[in-house]
Amino acid sequence: MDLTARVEDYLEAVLEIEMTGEIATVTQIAANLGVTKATVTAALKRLKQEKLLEHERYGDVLLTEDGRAKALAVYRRHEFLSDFFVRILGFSRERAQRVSCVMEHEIDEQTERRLAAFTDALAHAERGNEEWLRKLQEALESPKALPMPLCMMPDGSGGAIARITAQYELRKRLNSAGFVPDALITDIRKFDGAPGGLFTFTMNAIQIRIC
Amino acid sequence: MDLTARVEDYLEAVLEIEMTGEIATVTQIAANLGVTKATVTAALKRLKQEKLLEHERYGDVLLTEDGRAKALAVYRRHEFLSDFFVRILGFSRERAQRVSCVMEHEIDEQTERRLAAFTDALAHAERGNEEWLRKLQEALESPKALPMPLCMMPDGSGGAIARITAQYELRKRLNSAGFVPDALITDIRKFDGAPGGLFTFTMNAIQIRIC
DNA sequence: TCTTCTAGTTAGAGGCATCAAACTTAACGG
DNA sequence: CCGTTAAGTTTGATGCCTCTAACTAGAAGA
Repeated sequence: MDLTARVEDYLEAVLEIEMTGEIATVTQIAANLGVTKATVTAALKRLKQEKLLEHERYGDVLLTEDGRAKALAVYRRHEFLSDFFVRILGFSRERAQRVSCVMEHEIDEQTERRLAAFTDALAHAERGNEEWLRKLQEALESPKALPMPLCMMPDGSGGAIARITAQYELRKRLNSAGFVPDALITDIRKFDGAPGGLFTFTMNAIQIRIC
Repeated sequence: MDLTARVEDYLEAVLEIEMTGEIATVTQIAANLGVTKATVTAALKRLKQEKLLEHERYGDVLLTEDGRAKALAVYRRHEFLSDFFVRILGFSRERAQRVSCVMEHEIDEQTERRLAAFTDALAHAERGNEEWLRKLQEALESPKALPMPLCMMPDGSGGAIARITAQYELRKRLNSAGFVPDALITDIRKFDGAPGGLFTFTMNAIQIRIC
């Protein structure tokens, strides 16, 4: 009873065309999704079988009650995500669009609520807005190498600690051992060649061995 | 030259098994991805064709240089996203995992940098951390109805404004017209029945008509 | 009315991803 | 050395999604 992402795309496309006040046509849907008309016809047949829309040969494309509800749900998620990416994370509209197109099919209500709560908290928390924006700008303008898991670093390489993903007890232990963001590590070496497993490196001029 | 999401999944699965120090087997990969062994064999054939791994009949599964690089890229993105969702957005580990599994195939470097910058900015901005957490908690504990685009509201319905997605000039105009978060709207009605188009509603006891 | 053009449809194909069921290897224990 | 067993493979099938190429229905104009 779960729709494929593609089916949701077709539903959404029809809804979006309807929202302009017109009745959806095969050609419009095709243009909207960047596929051929033949593909749309085929898709429409599947959608009709699922009772998500009505469509007679050479006839109009009309959403059913059920189809409209599903389309609306997808559309809402899309809008929500797009807005989140633009307003909260500062994405460009195009980028937000691209990311939302994928996520709209996957995000569930729980996740959406989480995101909304985060937005709210961010909006209500009194923080120096200018300061915040300046920091964000700064962070964007100083391009760093993208972080890489320690166990994946090539032999002999090094770098600065970006983040510590461990939690609870282990996090504390690592922390008190000097594993903090920006700490420098050099001369990473694996023992057995394989990724993972035992390896050594130097931090603050101290040789460390962990597994 | 672009890999399908599924191909990336297989690559990642192999890498993850390697990271435990073992050599990947068909059975392990199958268990890892929740598919049958037959499916894995078929996938391996495709992957081999793309020169992403080596695999002889009944032989070991070994990543090529290229395959390893690709796998690593996916793995890194996965870790990054997962960490972002847990640490920044406060998701549970399972939920973060689920969301990352989807996004890891779509996110590009630009987006990743954006997210990283956001994280940095958030970490460095001096805001009352306890206050922040309290707000987040509060926002999570007061479940609201999920927001819905105004043009999609059923006839006669109403609600509070959650967000305004318009930008620039239009945003300002709406703002000065009283469209602000939490403003109450009632008696939404469309003129032509179709979604979109002209409609009316009441806000602050004033009847408004927009299109 | 007849022609022509566009929108839409079919037919036929291929690739990906998956499965169940039947089969083949390789390896291990006796 | 042989039998059993677990791991891996093949076969044959399905469904989705897509395409190109050839066809058809319907509408609009001459």
